[in-house]
Amino acid sequence: MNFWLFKSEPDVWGWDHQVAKGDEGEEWHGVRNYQARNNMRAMKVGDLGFFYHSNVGKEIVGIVEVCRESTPDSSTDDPRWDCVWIKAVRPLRRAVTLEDCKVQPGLEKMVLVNNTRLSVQPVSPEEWEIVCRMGGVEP
DNA sequence: GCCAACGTTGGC
DNA sequence: GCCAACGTTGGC
Repeated sequence: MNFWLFKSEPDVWGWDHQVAKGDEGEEWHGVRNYQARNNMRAMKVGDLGFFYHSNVGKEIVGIVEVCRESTPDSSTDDPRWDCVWIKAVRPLRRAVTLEDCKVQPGLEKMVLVNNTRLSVQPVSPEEWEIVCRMGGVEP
């Protein structure tokens, strides 16, 4: 079981949109970055991820689960790009902001803090646990 | 709105 | 294969 973090601009696709898709989930299309794509290719069904609102909010708002492994991205004909499907699992009781993460001991190496531009990124088990506790939910 | 960081493209 | 130019992301 691995942990991840998905960034999205809430104006375009936010947590509420994701929740509305229910257990069927939604294709995480539109990623055009090799590192992010490779991270998705490494995902397995059942892996968990944080759902992060970039630009507006700049906070982790919920937990998602990978519900379909990497398949061709339907938003392009370019065969280089594929993506997973994710479904909402539960919201955090308290959103965890980027600012919170920057000052939280144990999160110094979190990709979210150090690489602002990577939209799909790995989260270590230790980081997962810390952020869950900050968010008021069980890891 | 600005700009830093980073990724990609294409000329050489 | 290097690197300058350009484009994009996303925090501020």
